[in-house]
Amino acid sequence: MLTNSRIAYHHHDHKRCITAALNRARVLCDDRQVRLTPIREAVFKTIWASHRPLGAYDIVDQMTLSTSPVKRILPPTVYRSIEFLLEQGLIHRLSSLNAYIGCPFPGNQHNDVFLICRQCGSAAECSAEQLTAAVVQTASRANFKVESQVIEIVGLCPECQA
Amino acid sequence: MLTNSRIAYHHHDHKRCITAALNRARVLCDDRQVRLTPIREAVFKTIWASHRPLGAYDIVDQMTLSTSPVKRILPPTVYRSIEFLLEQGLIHRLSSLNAYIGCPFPGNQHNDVFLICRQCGSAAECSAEQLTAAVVQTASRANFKVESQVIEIVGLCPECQA
DNA sequence: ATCATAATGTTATAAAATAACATTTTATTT
DNA sequence: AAATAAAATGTTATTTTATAACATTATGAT
Repeated sequence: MLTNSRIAYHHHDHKRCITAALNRARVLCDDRQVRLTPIREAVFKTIWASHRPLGAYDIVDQMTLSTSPVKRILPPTVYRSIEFLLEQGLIHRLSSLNAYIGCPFPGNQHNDVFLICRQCGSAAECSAEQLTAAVVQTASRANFKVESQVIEIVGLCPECQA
Repeated sequence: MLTNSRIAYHHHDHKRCITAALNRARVLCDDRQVRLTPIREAVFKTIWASHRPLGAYDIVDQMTLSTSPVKRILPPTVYRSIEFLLEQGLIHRLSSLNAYIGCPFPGNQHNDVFLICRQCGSAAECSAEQLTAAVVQTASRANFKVESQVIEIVGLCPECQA
């Protein structure tokens, strides 16, 4: 089971998460001959600022703040970058939150399950074949052919249980 | 496994679904001493008009059309009924679609999984303990304590595969 | 250098959801 | 039954989320 849950909820050097994510993104875009432009990269870094999913307008606000002196980044710009990053599988959308989060292992097979802590707001991603198998099996009993899945679990992360 | 998938995707006498749902709702509200007012009932019936999830503004439009002669039902009214019906477990929200669907077995234990057909738009609900067990197990490997789950599967229903 | 394509800037608007307060309806108390 | 409290609905305005449409700029290919 591929997961970043050992990191996401716990104290860690988050700068390393960011640089690692950025490196993966650059390599992946290079391979695919698509352009990780400065704006797209800035949106990506903003989303990766933490392990908490961020709404589109949170991204707009953050980017406007972090841009000197005051260059307003407008919603269409952010949405376009989001669209690109989603297409490339570099980020995910959590539909139960209308929010976006960086993918810790882009390019891999994805059987996405998100574990969202209602206390601290952090979300970890798991790629659990076992769970996907259960989904497919459940669906097959209804003769339903699975194409994609949205699995978002809300509860308490290990830190917030203590 | 409790499911309405044998009905939802297939040709059937949908009037019976509606009256059955309405009867269950009345009994349930009576038991709980909460009021299924005319407006709430109208919203409920509008949602139950088919097995396709309906957006809040679709409900507004439908109700405005079906009200004679032209009595505009406004969004807050609809949202308040939706809130009530959600609280009572009479409908569910599909967050991947921003839409609402009637619950075929309210009052029961709910381990909700929705199977949404991308072709015909119909959605069936399954209450699959097996799948919930897999969710809990996956989460437990991350020491995550599950409180609620959103599982929405998109694919092709049996009818639309043919 | 020229052209086509892609990306971004900009303005406006659509779509989804809720806040705030007025009014009406229903239930409760006297 | 009248008075009161509580719940539900009506109404206006606004917030939040997302996209359409078109202008401009940057990038890559010929």
